Amino acid sequence: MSSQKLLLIDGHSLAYRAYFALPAENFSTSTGQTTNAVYGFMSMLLTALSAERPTHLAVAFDLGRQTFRLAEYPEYKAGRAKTPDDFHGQVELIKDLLGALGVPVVTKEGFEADDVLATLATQGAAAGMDTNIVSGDKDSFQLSSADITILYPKRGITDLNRMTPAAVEEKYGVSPANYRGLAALVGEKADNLPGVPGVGEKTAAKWLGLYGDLPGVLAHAEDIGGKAGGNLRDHLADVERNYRLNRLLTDLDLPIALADAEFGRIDHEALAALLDQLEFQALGKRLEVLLADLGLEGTTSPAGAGASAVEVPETAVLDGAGLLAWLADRDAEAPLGVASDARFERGSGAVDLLGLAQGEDAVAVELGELSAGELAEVATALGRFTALVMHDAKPQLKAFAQAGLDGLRVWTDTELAAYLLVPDARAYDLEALTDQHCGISLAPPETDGQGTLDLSFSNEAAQAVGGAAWGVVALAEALRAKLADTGGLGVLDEIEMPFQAILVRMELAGIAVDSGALGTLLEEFGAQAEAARDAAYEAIGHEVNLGSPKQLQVVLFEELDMPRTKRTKTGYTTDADALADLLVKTGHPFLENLLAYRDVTKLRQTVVGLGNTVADDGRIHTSYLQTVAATGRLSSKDPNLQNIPVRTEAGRRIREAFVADGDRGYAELLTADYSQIEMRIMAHLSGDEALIAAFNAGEDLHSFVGSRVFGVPTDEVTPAMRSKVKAMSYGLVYGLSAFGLSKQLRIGVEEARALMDGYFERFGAVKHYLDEVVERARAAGYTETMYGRRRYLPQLTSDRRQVREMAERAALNAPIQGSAADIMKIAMLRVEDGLRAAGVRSRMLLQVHDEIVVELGPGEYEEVAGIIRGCMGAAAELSVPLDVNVGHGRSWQDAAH
DNA sequence: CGAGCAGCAA
DNA sequence: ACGTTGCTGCTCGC
Repeated sequence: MSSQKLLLIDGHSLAYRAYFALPAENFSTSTGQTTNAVYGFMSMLLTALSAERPTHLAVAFDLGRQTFRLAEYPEYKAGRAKTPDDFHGQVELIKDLLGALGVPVVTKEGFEADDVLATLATQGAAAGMDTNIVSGDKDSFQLSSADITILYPKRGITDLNRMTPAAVEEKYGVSPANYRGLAALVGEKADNLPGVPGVGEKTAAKWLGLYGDLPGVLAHAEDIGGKAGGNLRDHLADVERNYRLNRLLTDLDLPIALADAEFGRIDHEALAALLDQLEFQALGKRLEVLLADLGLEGTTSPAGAGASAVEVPETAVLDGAGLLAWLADRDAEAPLGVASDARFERGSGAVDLLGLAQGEDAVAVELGELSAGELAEVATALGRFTALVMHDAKPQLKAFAQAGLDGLRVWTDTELAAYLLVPDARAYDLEALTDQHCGISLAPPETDGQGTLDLSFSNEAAQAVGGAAWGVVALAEALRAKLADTGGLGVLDEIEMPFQAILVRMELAGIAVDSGALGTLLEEFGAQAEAARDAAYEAIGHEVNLGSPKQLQVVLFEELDMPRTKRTKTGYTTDADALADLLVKTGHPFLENLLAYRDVTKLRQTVVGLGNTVADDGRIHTSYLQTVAATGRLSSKDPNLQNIPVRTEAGRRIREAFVADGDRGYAELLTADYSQIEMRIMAHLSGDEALIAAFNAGEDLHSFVGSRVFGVPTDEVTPAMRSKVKAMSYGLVYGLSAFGLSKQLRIGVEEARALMDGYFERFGAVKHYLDEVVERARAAGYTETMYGRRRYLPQLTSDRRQVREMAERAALNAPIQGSAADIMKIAMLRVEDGLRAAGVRSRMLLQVHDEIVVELGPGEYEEVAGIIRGCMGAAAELSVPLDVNVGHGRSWQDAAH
C-alpha cells in the first residue's frame, strides 16, 4: 500500500486562478467559447500529474453558496465579487474533461471543496497513501503532516509551493496544527472574517509560541500587554468565530470511496472529441505524451493532431568558440530563430542568455562568458544571416546593441506578424501563438514569483531560450502563410519590419531635455497649484480632496446644491466640460479655482513624470509600441511622448524643455508634420470632387468648406462659421452624430443636423464613401487600409445596437486613421534612407502620428528640410497633395511653426 | 491591485 | 446611445 499516491485538487479555486491569470483574449475557440480557465486548469493538472504521478486522483468542487459556515455566520464570504458569466460555462467544460479522464468530481451539499479534500486526505493518509492536496486556500495548511503535503499555487498557476509541516513552520513560524489559530487571529479578508486589528502573522505566531495554542492564547488574553493585547481582548468573539469556521471537516460522508479515485479509466474517444472541440492542439499532445508515459495510451489520437507530439529539441549550451563554430555550419539564407532573456527600460538594457535555432538544432550561450573579440565575431556572423526570426524583437535589439551585438537585420518578427493578422488582440504571447498556430507547447518564461523574469542562469533558462528560438521559426512560417492568404505580407515585409529598425534607432537615441527648465516649471506649477487649491478651499469654507470626484460630488451637488451633471456609473460627472457648464450657470468661484487646479496639477504631473524618466545620458527614451493600436498607429509609453501638451500657453512651455543636444554636437530640432492628412485621405478615398478641389485650391480648407456649406464667398466666412465647419470635418472621420456635434459646439441638435445636411449636400461623395465603407466591412468582416492592413470587426453584425454602432464608427475610422499611419511609416522609411544617402548627422527622434521630430546636425537644416519635405510629400500618391509643414529651432516648441 | 474617472495628444 | 486611437495618474474599494 505504501507505494500508492493520492492527488487531491480543489477544482474551483484553481480554475478561478487560471481565469484571472490567463488573458481571455488569447484563449477562445473559433466559435467564440472562452477557454482560458479550462486551459489553465488542464495545464496545471498536467504539470501536477507529471510531477506527482499519482495512482489515485480526485477533484472537489464547491456546490452552491449555502454552507454550514454561511449558516453560522451570515456575512461569510460577503462582499465577494460575483463570478463572471464566462467562468461558469468553463467549469462545466472542466468537469466534462475530468469525466473523460475518469477522474471523480466530488461535491457535498452544504460543504466546501476544502472539507471534501480534507476528508479524502484523512482517509488516504489513514490508508497509508502518500497524499498531496492542490489547493489555493491557505486553511488547508492545517492538514499538512508527515503523510499529507499541500501544494499551494504561487503567483500564476504553474508553480506550486510544497507546504510540508517544515515549510509551514518556516513560513509562518507555527506548526500546521497551530496554523488555524494564527489564521483566526490574523483574519481572512477574502472570507470576510475580520481578525484582531493590528495583529499580523508575526504577532500571532509569537503569542502562539508563548502560550502553546489558540485556547492557550485566549486563556492568557489578560496577560498580553500593549495595544495589540487590548485589541485581542476586544475581539475575542471574532477570533473564536474564525477558529470555529476555519476548521476543515475531515469526517464528511462522501459519495465515493478512495478506490473510486484510482486513476486510469480513461475514455480516449470522448477525451479526443473534447480536446478537438476546445481547439487544444498542443495541450492534447502534451496530454497524449503524458498518458503514454504513465502507460495509459489510447488507441485514438486527438483529431487534428499528428500521431506524435511536436517535440521541442534539446538545447545545447555552448561557449563562444562553440557558438562561432555552430554559426559557421549554418545556412545564412535559411531562417534562424533568435531568442533571449533581454530586457530594456529607461534607456538601458541587459541580456544574459542568447538562444539560436535552425532546423532541429537549438543552442544557447551565456553572453557574459564571451570575450569582446568573440562577441564582435558573433555580431559579424549573425549580420550575414538574411532570415533572422524573432518575437518582439525591438527591446531585444536595443539590449543587444548596448551589449555590443549590433547590426542584426530581422526578417520576421512574429509578434508583428501576429498583430497584422489580429490587430486588436490584447497581447501576443509567444507560447500561446506557437500553441495556437503550430501545435507547439513551449515552456512559459520563468518568473521569480514577483512576476519578473528570473535572470539567473540555469539549464532550464537555457532550454527556454533555445526552445523559443526554435519555436519562433515554426511560428514565422505559419504566420507568414496566413498573412500571404490575407494579403498582409507586403505590409509586414515592406512596412513594419523595416520600420521596426527605425524605431530601434529612435528609441536608443532618445531626446535631450533641459532638466533645469523642467525644475523651474515644477516650481511654478507647484506654486500655482497651491494658490488655486487654497482659493478653492476659501470659496467653500473648508478643505476637500480636489482630486476625488466622489468628494467633489458631495460639495457640488449636496453642499452647494448645483444642478446635476451627466450621470456616470458611480454618480455625476465632474469633468471639465461639466464644470464649465456649471460655472456659466452658477458663477461660483469654487468652480473657477477647481478648474485652474486641475489644469495646473495635470501639467505638474506631466513635468514630474518626464523628470522621472530622464536617463543617465540626460535624454528621455520613450518606447514605441508597434502592436497596440488596432488601426496601425504607434503608441508611446514610459513616458508617453505623444501626448505632451500643446494647446495652452502653459502646456507649450513643457515643449520648450525638449531641446537639441548641444553637448553632443546637435544644433537644433526640426519638426515636420502633415497638414490635415486624415481629411486628405478621406478626399482621396471618397473621390469627392468638391473636397478634392478644396485641397487643390490651396486656400484655407475650413474657410473653403465653410463657404460651400453656408453659401457665402470664402472671405465672408466668419470665425464662428469656420470653427463649426472645422469641428464637423474632424468629427466626420470619427463617425460623429448630430447629437455629438451639437454637444461639442454647444448648439441645438437641429442646428447641428442642418449643418451636417448642408455638408453632405455639398460633399455628397463623402457621405456615400462613409456609408459604403461600413457596409463593405460588414459584408467582408474587416476593413482595409490603402496598403492592405486589415482590421476585423465581427461586432458589425451584432444585434446589440450599442455594440454594433461602436463597431460601425471603428469601421469608418480605421481605413482613414490606418492609411494615415501607413503613409507616415512609409515616409519615415524614405526619410531614413534619404538622411543616410545624404551622409548627414541629423536623425529622427520622435513620431507623433502626423509629425516627426528630428535632431539636426550643424548647418544641416536646409538640406534635411528638403529631404524630409520631399520624402513625406511623396510617400503616397493621392488625388490631393500631401502638404508638409517644416520648422526648426532650439526646442520642440521653437521648432513648431 | 484593479476599476473608474479624469485629461493630454493626434 | 450619441466621437476614433492611445497612455498615465489619482482615488477608492476589494
